[in-house]
Amino acid sequence: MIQIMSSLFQYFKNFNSLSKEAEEAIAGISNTMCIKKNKDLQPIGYTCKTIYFVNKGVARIYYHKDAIDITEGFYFENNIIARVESLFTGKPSRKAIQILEEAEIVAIDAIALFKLYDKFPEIERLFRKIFEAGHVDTVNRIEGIQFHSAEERYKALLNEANDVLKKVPLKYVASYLGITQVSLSRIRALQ
Amino acid sequence: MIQIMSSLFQYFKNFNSLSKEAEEAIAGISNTMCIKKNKDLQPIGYTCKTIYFVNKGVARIYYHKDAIDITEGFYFENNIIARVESLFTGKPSRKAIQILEEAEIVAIDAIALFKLYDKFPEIERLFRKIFEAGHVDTVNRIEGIQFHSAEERYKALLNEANDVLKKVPLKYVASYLGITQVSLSRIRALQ
DNA sequence: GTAATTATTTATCTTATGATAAAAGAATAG
DNA sequence: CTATTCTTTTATCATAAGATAAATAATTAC
Repeated sequence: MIQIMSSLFQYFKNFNSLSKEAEEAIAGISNTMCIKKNKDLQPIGYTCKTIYFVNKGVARIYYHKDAIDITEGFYFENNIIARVESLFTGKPSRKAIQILEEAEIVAIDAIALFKLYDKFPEIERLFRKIFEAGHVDTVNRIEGIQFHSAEERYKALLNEANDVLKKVPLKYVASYLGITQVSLSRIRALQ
Repeated sequence: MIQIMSSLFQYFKNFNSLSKEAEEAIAGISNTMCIKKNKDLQPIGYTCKTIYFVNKGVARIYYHKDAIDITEGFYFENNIIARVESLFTGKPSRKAIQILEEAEIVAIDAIALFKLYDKFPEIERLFRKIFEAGHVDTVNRIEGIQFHSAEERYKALLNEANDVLKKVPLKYVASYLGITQVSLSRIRALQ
């Protein structure tokens, strides 16, 4: 527990350093957990009220479109996961978070966190910056999806996250890339 | 000037109400301007240091990929424009902001704004919420790009922003939809 | 108002990806 | 260890969108 939390605080330092009191306040609204492979951390249909930190393991966000499973994104060690389209709007999420490889997680109560923002502007700033970085990633991803062929996207993913492709079922990678599994298999056969 | 600023403050109220002092502080770092059609408000290659509010008119963010002009997004009356991938990282932007229809704009000095965050947590909160909303839009857009056909995307755009297609050259719409202009023309011929 | 430029459509041909089915390979349960 | 289930690949055919070229239409400049 203590070790996981200190990884989280270390991660925070990349964005905004916190006072001891602020760290303690966050610790007070956080739980650590170990989750087994293939478990859903959060199911579809509920409003996102938790922000997760992946200390160890792999997770993905997915949803269903016409009964087909689609991976929105993969999340690895030392990253925050949240379904922002629900967290920031208060609307139920059509997306779920699933653990793909046994994971060590910190769950931060988002409702309690938002209350801490009033008392600790430094915490509000921290999460503003964390989500700004996520926002930038999302904007950059649009470019990738919109103007590269499936093959280019696959190669780019290989480059930036070779590990992904070793740890994660290819059917999930295919929908992440916006193609069918059959297409991905065809592309892989070319290499 | 006064009228434009009050539209801006009205827009702010959708996210977070400000004290009179906070409004005055923002007014102190803002300029209003009228920009002619086809002018670049911000050129490619410079770091984004201004946040714009479109009071009247239409703008787009665009960039070049392999010497082809690509529209990242359209921005209409009563909206904020910023190249977040530069604003939040401090890196030069590969994107430009262009006015497509004579526009009345408020330009907010972003560097000065970020300094105001220390004195006015309410301003930090306001812009956190504004950009959170932008973040949600971006996440939702990925879904649209990734899992709908060009025809579906075109129809969706017709639905949500019919005006766009009346005011904006179709070549810009095509790249926004992620297709060539010839494809867009073909799709339009089907309707 | 005419010429020049720019935007849009139409046509043809090519290609990447989808849909479907089936085979091969890997993981899991008992 | 074997049977069952799940994942990945291979094959075939259909189709949406790209590339290129040329024709038409609309804007803009003079």
